[in-house]
Amino acid sequence: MPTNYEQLREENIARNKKLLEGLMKKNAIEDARRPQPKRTRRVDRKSAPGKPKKRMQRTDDDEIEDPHPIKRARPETPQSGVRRSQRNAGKAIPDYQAESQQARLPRLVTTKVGVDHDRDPNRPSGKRIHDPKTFGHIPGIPVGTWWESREDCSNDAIHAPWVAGISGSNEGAYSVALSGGYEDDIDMGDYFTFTGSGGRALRGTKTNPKNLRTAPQSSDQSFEHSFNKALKISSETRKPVRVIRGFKLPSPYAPFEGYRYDGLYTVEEAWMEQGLNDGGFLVCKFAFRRVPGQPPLQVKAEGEADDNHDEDSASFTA
DNA sequence: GGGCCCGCAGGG
DNA sequence: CCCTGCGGGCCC
Repeated sequence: MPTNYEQLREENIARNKKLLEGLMKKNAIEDARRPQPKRTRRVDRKSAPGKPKKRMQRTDDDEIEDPHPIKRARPETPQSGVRRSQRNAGKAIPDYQAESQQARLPRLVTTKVGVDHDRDPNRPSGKRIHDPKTFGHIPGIPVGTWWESREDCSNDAIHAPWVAGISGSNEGAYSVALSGGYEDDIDMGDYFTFTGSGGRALRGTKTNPKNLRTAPQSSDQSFEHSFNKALKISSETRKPVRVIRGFKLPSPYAPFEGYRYDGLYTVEEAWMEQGLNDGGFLVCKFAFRRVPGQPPLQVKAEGEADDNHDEDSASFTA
């Protein structure tokens, strides 16, 4: 670990944060200049007296005009404060205080891997009914849909790869997964930075061969890499990219467990910088912006935020 | 907690 | 075919 690791970390985070804030400001100005879009929801009925509002205060579970209602989980609701570890996924959740919570909240759905979802009866178990290699939303999968595993998410055609964070082609990227693999990525919800793929020694070394699926950075990334190239193309075509957030992402916008579809984003910038890795290898970076007009992002409640960023006591390494 | 190693889907 | 990939299960 280089001695300037901490410094690089600070620099990267500060620079990327600044970049995102710049984008945010710029877009806010542009949006204000643009003619107001037509309202799709009627919010201007100024609470006529005696007429109770149809819709209660919006909660995380509210769905806006979703023609395909499905069962959704509430991954942000800790069950008795127990954070389920990955290896418990698939097993039943210990149901500690059943009634009190279930009266108010939808049950945390824990469909087993491989078992059919009840979300779409048309889909045979484990099979897709939609093509993940398309741009934009997938029919029947509203923003906010949650899965226990990447496999389930893949079956719903939101993000095809089970492991890889980017899915795309020479037409651009279809989807990305935010799983917290890069420490200096910043997630501000509507804006985030994202690191490309490649440059990892998945096969280990000659003397110590391995057969890994993920590994530490061991060489420079490049925009020649097809996935990174796809994202760069997306930054030029401005086609929307589906985004899922995973439980490992150290962010208030990450789900408490599993994976969640957070809607469409555009790639605003693509650049390279020294990555926060043991060796200072270059990485491809991208800045994303959430397409306006989508259901609000779900945010972790107070007290269940990830510890990762809470303590500034340089406890990032073990 | 960490290490190991696997199936799998997708791309070349 | 082979190789890759910010998963996931199992064992320690």
